[in-house]
Amino acid sequence: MTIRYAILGLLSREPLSGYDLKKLIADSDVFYWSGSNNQIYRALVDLHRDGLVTQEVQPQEDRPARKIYTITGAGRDALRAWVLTPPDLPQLRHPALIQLAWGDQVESGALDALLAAYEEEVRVKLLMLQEGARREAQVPVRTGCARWLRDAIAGRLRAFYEHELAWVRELRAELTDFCGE
Amino acid sequence: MTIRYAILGLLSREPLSGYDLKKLIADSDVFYWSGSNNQIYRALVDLHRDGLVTQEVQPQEDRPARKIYTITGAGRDALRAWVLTPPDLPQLRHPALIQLAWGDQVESGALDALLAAYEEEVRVKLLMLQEGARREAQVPVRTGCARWLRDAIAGRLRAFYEHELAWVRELRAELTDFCGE
DNA sequence: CAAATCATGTAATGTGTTACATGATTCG
DNA sequence: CGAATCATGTAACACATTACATGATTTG
Repeated sequence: MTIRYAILGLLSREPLSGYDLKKLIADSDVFYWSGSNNQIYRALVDLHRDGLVTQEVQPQEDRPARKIYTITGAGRDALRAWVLTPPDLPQLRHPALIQLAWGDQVESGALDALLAAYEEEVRVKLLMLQEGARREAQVPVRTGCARWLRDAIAGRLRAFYEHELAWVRELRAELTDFCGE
Repeated sequence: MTIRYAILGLLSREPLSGYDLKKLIADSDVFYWSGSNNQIYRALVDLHRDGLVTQEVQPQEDRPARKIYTITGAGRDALRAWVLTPPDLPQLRHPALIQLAWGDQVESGALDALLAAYEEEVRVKLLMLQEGARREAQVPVRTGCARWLRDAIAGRLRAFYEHELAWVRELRAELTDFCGE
């Protein structure tokens, strides 16, 4: 259900097409959904049906028509009400931790290789995140408050991956001491 | 699909019933699934069909019969193979970050109240986690390696919530400077 | 010339949660 | 005496992902 509010939020900044929303959500890390057509276009139908957005068809030459969605007053009210809803705790889905739980069943060399690959994966992800944040930071924003919030959100995400990287590195450093042959 | 391997892993320690597995998974934070009957019992049917576990019905007086599942050799092989699979990156589903993204649309007093409630929620969660880890630490474990892995996993989870708590607190401290009225 | 971009949407499938159903026993 | 525990399972629904479908244009 939350993806509807994420879309509503994005539309509160500016009117967008389904295609635009799809890209924004698919490329984002905070908006953790896949951003599949199915999800986006169906959510927009729902939002439109509930009167939270209006739809304007914008024909184009040489390209399929765009459907531009604009948030309504009721939409803004719904968004504000949702923002003030007590937030759920973050959910950390961490498959590597589960694999590691049975790590004593494989030889420690293979385990270290696994962790090395994982460390590299996290490192690359962190770089991409920083790159993305740098691009984001260029986008101008209305108020100082909005800018501060944006940076705080990006910062939290970046910190998470930094901590993850530090954790794997320490893990690898200690691995042979505890599971070495 | 991963829940099958989580179950397989739990069965690699000792034979368990579906009910046991359900409790273990539902109470765990690392095994992030809800541990609903549907999921567990269906997964066990699949594992049994694929020959990765065997089933033994254990009748009881006064209580429904238990079905005890035991991992097979093929099951152990499958588990080991999966453990060495390149792990996916962790997925952080953080609704509070999304709500915060539109935080400039509400008054800063309400936003601080929101964050205060969230901070408290995180604090309680962290306490419960530490409590759970203390109980877990009592459970004896075969090898030093297994113990170390268990602590590393619990430590990562605890660190995540500690960082979250620190982050919210700093956020609240800075809130009035940037979004104050 | 193949692949990506633009732009919409549907279908099939997979995954996950809540609620329902049963029924004895034990605990507060 | 109501609620929780033990123990299995099914049904309905919600949520998500991948793949399919169309078709012109642009880029490598």
